[in-house]
Amino acid sequence: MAELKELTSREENYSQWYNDLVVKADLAENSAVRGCMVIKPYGYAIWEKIQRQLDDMFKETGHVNAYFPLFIPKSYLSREADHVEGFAKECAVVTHYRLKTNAEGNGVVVDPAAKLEEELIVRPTSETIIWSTYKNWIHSYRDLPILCNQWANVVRWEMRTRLFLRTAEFLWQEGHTAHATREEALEEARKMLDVYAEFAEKYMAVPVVKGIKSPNERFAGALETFCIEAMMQDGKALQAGTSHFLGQNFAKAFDVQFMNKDNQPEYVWATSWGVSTRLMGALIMSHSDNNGLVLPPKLAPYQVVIVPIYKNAEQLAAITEKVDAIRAGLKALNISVKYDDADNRKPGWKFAQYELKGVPVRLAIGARDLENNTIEVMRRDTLTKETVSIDGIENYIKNLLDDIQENIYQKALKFRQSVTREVNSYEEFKVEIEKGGFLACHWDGTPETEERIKEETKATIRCIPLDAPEEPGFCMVTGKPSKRRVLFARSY
RNA sequence: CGGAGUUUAGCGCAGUUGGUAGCGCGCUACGUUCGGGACGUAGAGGUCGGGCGUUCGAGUCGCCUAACUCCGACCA
Repeated sequence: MAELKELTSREENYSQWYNDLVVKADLAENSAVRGCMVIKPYGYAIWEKIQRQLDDMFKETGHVNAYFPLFIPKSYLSREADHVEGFAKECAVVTHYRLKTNAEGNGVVVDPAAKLEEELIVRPTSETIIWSTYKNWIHSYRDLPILCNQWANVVRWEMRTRLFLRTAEFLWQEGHTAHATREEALEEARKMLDVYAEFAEKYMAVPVVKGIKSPNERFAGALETFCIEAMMQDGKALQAGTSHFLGQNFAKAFDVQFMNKDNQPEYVWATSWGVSTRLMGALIMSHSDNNGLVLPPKLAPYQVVIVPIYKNAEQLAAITEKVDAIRAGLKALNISVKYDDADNRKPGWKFAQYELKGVPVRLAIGARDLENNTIEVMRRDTLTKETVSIDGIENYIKNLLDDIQENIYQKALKFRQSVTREVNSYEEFKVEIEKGGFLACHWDGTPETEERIKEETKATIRCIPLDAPEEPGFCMVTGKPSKRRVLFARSY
């Protein structure tokens, strides 16, 4: 593990840092399948925490879960012109449904006789299959709204993959809603953006900027894409979630109409919104340090780990008795605890291991503590230790967990603020973009200018912040008038 | 898909002019240890990514192929 520290303290290659860290932190590894990942149990436990919390928030906002097919007939995908153009280049295609024994030797080959008449696409997203289904569900304004979410996996055959941030297969949730009016759909898209932002900030402790995507960055088939953008420790931005106002594009493509109160047919208004296992990448890259992960207490698979320090079985028994009482007390306060009394590892090894895993609070208790009725408490975010009395330890830890949650959020927020600045000339922009972070600049609103900036600097408009104040100015590239600043950054 | 690199034990790696396959960590057993990644002794573990070739002989040389990593291109 010394090599990990050496590795992670190198700053010249953050991607390498990141990949090695997550692998060694036992969260995920690359699988033998191109661009896919194996999420190990500890990593999956974090994902389950994310899922559970988001699912609760979806339910609170009136949504229900459903499930739609993995395979999409090729013809469905091509019904909406922009949509197919956006995804066609990254689809996995199923062409056959059977293998047979290789007549010329060992192994199996694709059976040419089993060729599908129409190829099936492994879903890159489910708008098309869902809207072809909604057509049958929607006839009247009384059938609306439909507020469905599905937890699923999707496949996007990216040319270049990056663990957690852009894997060929990833887990996500996708909400697909149908509404009677434009206003209601727009409100839904905005509402879900707020849900995502609240989740990111309150649970992941990752501050995000809520905004609107420029036309260049808009979802294929959407009229408006809302997003939350996070800032990673290496100065690159990460799109952490999106919520799309789809207008009537999919309703028209799949001919989904309803009879309104006046008995007139109308096309349905739609939204879709999603977050993925990329959130785990955001979590890791926002908070981790050279000792490994730092997890926010609200998403840690276990919030507290207790390590006993003992010389023999009698000592362990005495410690365990004391620990059992503490565990019961913590459990009563809904705090999850792991007691690691494994005999085959030394305390020092365990300390290092749980730091790597990002467990928010570590308690160590030994013979010395039994005598003094104390316990050693270490918080992962600051790596500071103190010895406190066992009396009232439960409430002490409850408060400490809240403090850690708040502290890592504030730390991430301060970092983001420190790398966010206003830039007024394109010359200055070219210099500043090399340093990373968000640059708030004036832009003339044209795709051409954005494209030019991207080509010359690799920076894109991350979003037009929703709370950006009106501030008349002039585009830093063309000098044309601009109403407000937009956020530029290099991104993952 | 272009450029570069990698592929040898569970993990990380070495392997020189082609000549019996190595190191560290981990693993197993025993003992001593245990408050920040312990130590000793003895062990187990490999058709060197795959294929074809050159050669008396290939981890090493040649060709082909696959996968992975990084940089591009691409990308909600």
